[in-house]
Amino acid sequence: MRRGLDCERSRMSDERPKRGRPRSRASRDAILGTVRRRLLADGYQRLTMEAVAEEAGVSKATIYRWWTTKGELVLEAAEAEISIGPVPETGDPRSDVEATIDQVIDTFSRPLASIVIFAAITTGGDDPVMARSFRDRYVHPWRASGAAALGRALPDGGESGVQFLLDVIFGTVFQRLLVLREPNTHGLTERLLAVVLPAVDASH
Amino acid sequence: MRRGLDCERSRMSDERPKRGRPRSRASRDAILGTVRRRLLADGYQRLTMEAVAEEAGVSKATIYRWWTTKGELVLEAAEAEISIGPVPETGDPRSDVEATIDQVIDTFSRPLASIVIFAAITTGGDDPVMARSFRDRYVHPWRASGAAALGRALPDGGESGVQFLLDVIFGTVFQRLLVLREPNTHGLTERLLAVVLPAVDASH
DNA sequence: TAATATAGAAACGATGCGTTTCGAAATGGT
DNA sequence: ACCATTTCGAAACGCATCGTTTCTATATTA
Repeated sequence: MRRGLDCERSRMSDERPKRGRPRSRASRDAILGTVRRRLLADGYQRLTMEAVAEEAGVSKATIYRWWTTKGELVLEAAEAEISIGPVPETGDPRSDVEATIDQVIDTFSRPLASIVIFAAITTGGDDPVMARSFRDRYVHPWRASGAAALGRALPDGGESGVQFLLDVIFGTVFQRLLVLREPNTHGLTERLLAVVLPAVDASH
Repeated sequence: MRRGLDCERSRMSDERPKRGRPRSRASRDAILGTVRRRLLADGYQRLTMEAVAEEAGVSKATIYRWWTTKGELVLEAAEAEISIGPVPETGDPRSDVEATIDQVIDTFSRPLASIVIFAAITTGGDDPVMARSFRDRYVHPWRASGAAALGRALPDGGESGVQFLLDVIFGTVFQRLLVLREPNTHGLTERLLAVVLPAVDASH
């Protein structure tokens, strides 16, 4: 039976309650550190809450006290490694598009981030909260910023054309780095730039 | 303990043993039909062997007798809906590239095929046999054929450039139809053609 | 008829889930 | 100092599913 009017706030950054035993930062760090280790060693699917609790020297109840699902837990564990989001406007539209592409390539090249993002994208139906959280925090801001950059680089691209090009960028990088697990060689950025901005770069 | 020198062949198309009770086609059809129904209703992850056995009126032992993993089972259940593979050479390179693209779009637009393919691609580390089987049966022939078509359409494309363009096609369609689950609108084929064959179509 | 192979029923131990209960520890308010 | 509050760790719960095993019955061919 649910407690209902228990304390509902749970994120670390929230305000602390005025009284009572404070949250153990040692336990939190042990949990997130264990999650990172196990993710890198075994991957997302083989990560179990039981194993995290045991290796971190913590009880399962403590984990579920602060993270209600495995998805929340791993998203927070990888937070610092995910650098997908808005890109600044520099004045050079081509550079902005390049930065948009490089954000995805850089993040997808980090082992921990790639494991977590792959899980967030591919467990869509099974953990909708994780998928939505990932989209809202990272993908949507990236798309908005990238759409603006592409709009500046391709003034007559059209809105649906810009959305399509964002799918080309994200889908191609996802395919090469996360599905095929190919290293980032052969100038992926340059090739993608040439594909999405065909006529802009006539400098060679 | 494993039996070892038991009969190892298991696919329906293999030769039947000379003596003994023949395999029940009714059970096979009931199993595969149930798998298709449950996949469409609940998805791949929520499909359990126990539920299939119960709904098909069959014992679990019978299922595991013929399919050793869930991946094998669903790949066979969706076999008829997956039409990714070689495309014929028509003499018009642009048409061949278009056919290469349309194969992926058509297959990914079918509900059952899209569920199974999404599972095969995204459970890579957890069911390596399923992933490898899908790649060997469908993806590799498609890539070989598509690379040839792209090579004819882009004589100076270069091998790595052709592989990159195959990743653009597959990754973009995967992103739009399987990850974002957007319907196939806005002329996906035409847009992809324009992106991978920029200068060929100067007919407008 | 004998040998062979499949089918179904039922149970096994193992694993992980999410939850609950309990007692101990650590803080702030009074 | 004492109490209310909150977290922590340990342990156990019922549940689901896994892959396997055992047993008996059935179907087919040599």
